[in-house]
Amino acid sequence: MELIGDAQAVDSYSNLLSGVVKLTKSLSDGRQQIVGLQFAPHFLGRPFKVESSINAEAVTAVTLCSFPRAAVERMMKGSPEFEHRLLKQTLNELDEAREWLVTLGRKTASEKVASFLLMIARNIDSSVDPVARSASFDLPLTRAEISDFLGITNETVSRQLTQLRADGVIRIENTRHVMVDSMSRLRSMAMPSLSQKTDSLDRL
Amino acid sequence: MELIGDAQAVDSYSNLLSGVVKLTKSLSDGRQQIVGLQFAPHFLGRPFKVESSINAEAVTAVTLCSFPRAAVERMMKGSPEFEHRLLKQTLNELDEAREWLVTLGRKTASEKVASFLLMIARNIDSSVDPVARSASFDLPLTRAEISDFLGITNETVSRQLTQLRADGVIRIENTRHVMVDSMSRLRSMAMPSLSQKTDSLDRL
DNA sequence: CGAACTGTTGAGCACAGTCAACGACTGTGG
DNA sequence: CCACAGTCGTTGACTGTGCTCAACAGTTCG
Repeated sequence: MELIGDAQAVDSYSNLLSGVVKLTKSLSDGRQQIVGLQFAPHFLGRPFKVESSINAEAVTAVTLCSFPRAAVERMMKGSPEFEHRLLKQTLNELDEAREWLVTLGRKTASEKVASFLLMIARNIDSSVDPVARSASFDLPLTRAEISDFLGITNETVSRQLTQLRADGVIRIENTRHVMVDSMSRLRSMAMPSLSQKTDSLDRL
Repeated sequence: MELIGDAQAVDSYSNLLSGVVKLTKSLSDGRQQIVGLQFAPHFLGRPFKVESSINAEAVTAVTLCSFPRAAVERMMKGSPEFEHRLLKQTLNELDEAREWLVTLGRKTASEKVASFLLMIARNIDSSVDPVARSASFDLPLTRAEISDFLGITNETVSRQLTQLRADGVIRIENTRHVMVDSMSRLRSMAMPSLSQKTDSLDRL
């Protein structure tokens, strides 16, 4: 929650060394949507564009390593290797964004919350990446932030978490620490198993 | 609607020379979400990844210029210029995806439909890019596809279009051709004016 | 202590989903 | 040629998920 770095962070570029940053967009009437969550280590900044209309905000304690905009853009011109890595990261972010488009557009509230917990577990507790049976982690976001991430209200988030607790899928301590007792159940709740059609591209 | 190219289009890379392609993701129970619409000219293909779990499908007549995967990846290694342009395109796609995250997560059905019409007008009728008073174009998508794009049902899409017609904002001919009589009204319906907070990054 | 913030829970309602019927059009085969 | 099935779009009636409004408990901080 504490602030590190300064406001020039937008105009410059930074490496996120530790902590979690949220990217948000807002409508004028106050409705807000989190459009990206970045976990360390991650590169922050949007090359080739002045006006992004995206707000970046730290959600946990954060350490940054910032560079002036000009320096980074010079570096990008000189080093194809740097641009290559930036491209890879951007492609990954695009994949993640598209995954969330499915979640926001087509999943129910309980599926959204389950998907969110899985995503957090994957990124925070990096040890249990594979097909673990259980997991344990601290939520980096408040209920209100989770609701802005999932496109629902904080009341609905709270109710769905209560439901997961009642079903014995998770336990919660201090409203922030989550213990997943049954990852498999959580997974089956999150995704009615994403599938790709086999007959894709018939028309291409 | 007709099919051009073939199934190897996924494994290879292509330039989309004309027409419109949709990128979709599906859940196993049939729910589907369009995660991207690409208008010509556009580069198709996902470098550095085997498994994308995204389906690409033509929604109009399409002409492609395809290259074998290996050739393009060799080219990318050799030419920083090529990779540079690919990075720019990817960043733009990421911006669009994030814009749609707000639409899917936080807008009402009527706002979604209005936003969709504006987006199509911007991409199809490329002449009236700026602040035009009216516009006219053919929808590249069916009602069902629009609903998969907006994360709502086709019935709701149909009702919202009827409503826009009743309000005198648009006229429709043959279910496909849309004439926007009042772009300003359409704009005000689409976005309770996107705004960025001024105090962003206080915590960064 | 009171104020502010976060999280939980309840009661009622509304927006969008579901289910169903129908018209217009298209292509198919008897 | 026409009957038929299939797709697409529209509209109506009803329902349910998730939103709104509200009260309340637990913490933190001045």
